[in-house]
Amino acid sequence: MSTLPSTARGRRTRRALLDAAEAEFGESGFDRASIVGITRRAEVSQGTFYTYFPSKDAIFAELVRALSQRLREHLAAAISGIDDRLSAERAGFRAFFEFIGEHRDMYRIVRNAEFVDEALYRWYYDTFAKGYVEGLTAARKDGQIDTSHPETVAWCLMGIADFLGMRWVLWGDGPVPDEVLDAALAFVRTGLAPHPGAS
Amino acid sequence: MSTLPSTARGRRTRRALLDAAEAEFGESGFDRASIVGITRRAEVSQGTFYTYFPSKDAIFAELVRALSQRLREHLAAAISGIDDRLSAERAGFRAFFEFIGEHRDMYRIVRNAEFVDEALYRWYYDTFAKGYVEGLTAARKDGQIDTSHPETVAWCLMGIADFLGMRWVLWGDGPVPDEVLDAALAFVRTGLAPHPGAS
Amino acid sequence: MSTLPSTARGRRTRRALLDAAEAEFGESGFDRASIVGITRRAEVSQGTFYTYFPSKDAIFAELVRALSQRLREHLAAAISGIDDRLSAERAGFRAFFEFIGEHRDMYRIVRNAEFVDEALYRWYYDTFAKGYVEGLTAARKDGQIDTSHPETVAWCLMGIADFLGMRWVLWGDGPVPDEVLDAALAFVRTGLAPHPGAS
Amino acid sequence: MSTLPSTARGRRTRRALLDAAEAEFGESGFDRASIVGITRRAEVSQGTFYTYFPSKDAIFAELVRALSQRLREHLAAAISGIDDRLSAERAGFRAFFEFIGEHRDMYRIVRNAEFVDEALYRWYYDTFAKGYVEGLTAARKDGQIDTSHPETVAWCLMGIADFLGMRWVLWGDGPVPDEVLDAALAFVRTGLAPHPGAS
DNA sequence: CATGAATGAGATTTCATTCAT
DNA sequence: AATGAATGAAATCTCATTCAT
Repeated sequence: MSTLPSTARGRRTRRALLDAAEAEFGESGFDRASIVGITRRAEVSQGTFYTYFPSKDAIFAELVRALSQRLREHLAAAISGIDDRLSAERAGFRAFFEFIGEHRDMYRIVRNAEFVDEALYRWYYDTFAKGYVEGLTAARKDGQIDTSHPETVAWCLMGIADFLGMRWVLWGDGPVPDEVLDAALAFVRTGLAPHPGAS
Repeated sequence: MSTLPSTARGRRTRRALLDAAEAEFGESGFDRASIVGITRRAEVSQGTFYTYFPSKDAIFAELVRALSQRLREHLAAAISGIDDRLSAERAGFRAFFEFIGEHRDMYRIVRNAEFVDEALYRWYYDTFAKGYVEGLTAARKDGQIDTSHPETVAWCLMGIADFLGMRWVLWGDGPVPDEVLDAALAFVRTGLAPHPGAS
Repeated sequence: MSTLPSTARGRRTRRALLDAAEAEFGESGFDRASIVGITRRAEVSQGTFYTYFPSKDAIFAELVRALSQRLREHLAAAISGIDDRLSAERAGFRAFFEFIGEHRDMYRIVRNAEFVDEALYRWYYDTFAKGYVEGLTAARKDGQIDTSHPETVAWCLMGIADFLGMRWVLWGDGPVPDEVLDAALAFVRTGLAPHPGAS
Repeated sequence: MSTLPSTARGRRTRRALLDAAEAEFGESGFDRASIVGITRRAEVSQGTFYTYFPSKDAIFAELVRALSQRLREHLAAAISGIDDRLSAERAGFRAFFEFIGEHRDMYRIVRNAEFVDEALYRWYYDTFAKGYVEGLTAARKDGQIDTSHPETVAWCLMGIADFLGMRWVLWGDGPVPDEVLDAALAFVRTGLAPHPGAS
């Protein structure tokens, strides 16, 4: 990804630009965001941008990849050591809501990628799904969960997290209410069908 | 929205613009779509656009509202007369995939609304959710389904449909494979937990 | 100027357009005024405009000529029968302020003509000056006034009227205060030099 | 106004734009003047304009303020050291005609301000009038001139200068003829009334 | 006589990117 | 490394005018 800076000053500038870009893209979306806006936030001159990134697309792509990786690390850390799949789901959901609460811009940034760089957009979800499928497949082998098609379930779960996050994290103002998290996990565990002893 | 045409010719032109806009927005997203692009598709001159719509935003908003209504009508028709909630879900999912298969642009248009007119964007999902919640609440009264918080479940189901639609309708090239639909409905019915007799 | 209407309805429409144009040009200036604006005010459709006037320039020119003529008639009436030149000046100034108080748009319309149709603009002032010079020359012959170059004096007097009108009629909100009119006429009568018995 | 350039090259470009704008506005009036026209005259690209001025309005306003100041300085220099008020008037008129002869565009620019920025337009004349009134009031205290309302007289004199300038400088092709200047000053000195010994 | 639709030229403005210093 | 100046393409929108009905 473009020239990597060799001095400490350079590294600082580069980081400042990335942070500024996260804010700018998140606030305005890719197309309405401007390089001037980013450099103004980063408090450097317009020309400096091109010392570190070859184009607007490039910094955007780097941002999406970085966010994706940080999210996946955050989730991995949150569920590491949990053996029970349903507990892992609960922990994962919580961690996801936490992460996007701190990176509210993420929604807009990722969603914008659809028109900026479709391959990147798919990569983001595919990568995420792949990890998810692995976890589910392992749990199925253990007999912990039951599904004929783990990939489908992975996308279902991603959709759930995405929409709940949008509705209660992005549009709400605090953390996701407990009753929502509980109802969601009950749904994930036992679906809609009435069960004796379902929460 | 804006002046409605009084002659048949005018109505034809206005419709042509709306159709062109659906395609243009779907392909390029709101910001990259251009009025020139829309009028070129509609085979009218640039200025004609402004005879019918006061701005790019306005035609976009009208489009979202119209698509929202058509989708809801389509779904209502698909599940009307079905008493069993789970059968209704199946029919609803199918109809949803069908609709977006025919209006692939819709996805992208709605997702993009976030940056164009956030109120509209929320309205779209809120309106949809409201109808969903009603259906679920009724089913819960009948004892057909079990959940402590129908609103949460409505958003979960919307997320599922949305993500499956993205993955298999938008990115795929045919209808949603049966195994996906079956796995999804199994998940909706009984969740992840292993059940004797789950499909 | 363009087609003169033969029916009563036509004459009404034409007049409505002229009145609308006076208001529109006065409010917005020639370039910012629009045909749509004029036709909207006149409550006719856009196309109708061109039944009566061949162009925006044409209606503007007609307006300037009409206003010019009405102003000159108004002034002629005001001073007719007055033999004393200084009394005539007083009456003329009063009548001028009165007229522009009722046609406040006149300033902007005439001043705009400079860039729309310079010949028209000059014609307006030249025509006015010509009449003025005649009056002054006659008075000089009678020994009523004293000047070596009546044309210069005519332009001086026009400048005075114009600037006082702008300052006290256009920017003020009532009629020109008496003290202003008095001071102006004293100035016209005896200039700046101190005279025994000057008001 | 807006960003001031920090390099010599930038200062040159900014000045070129201002000069070009003076010519363009003077020739075509504010509304017909175009940014393209200005940049073409200044021999820079269209986009460069916006490096220095945020809008057409802004450069216009700056121009009017600068011209106003230059004119006032020019006049102040011309009458400085002259004690006799009537001699000062003569010198002032001369200097005024001289100035506008060199900045013929100025007239048209200021007159046009009425439609662009009325506050600016009034500010221009009010500022000018204020200085004039001070001079006249001082002369009245000295018994040099006689008027009951110096403000009125100031506006009369401004009107005279303006109209003579329009007629003989703007529409003429050389300097104001002596006979005109003489007749005007005679009028300013003794008005219309016949006086023994009036020139 | 009147209308509504259509046109296309032109205006302002924004912005990613390049370049000389 | 950093900067400010310059570029030019493209986008939205306005509007006088023409035309078919």
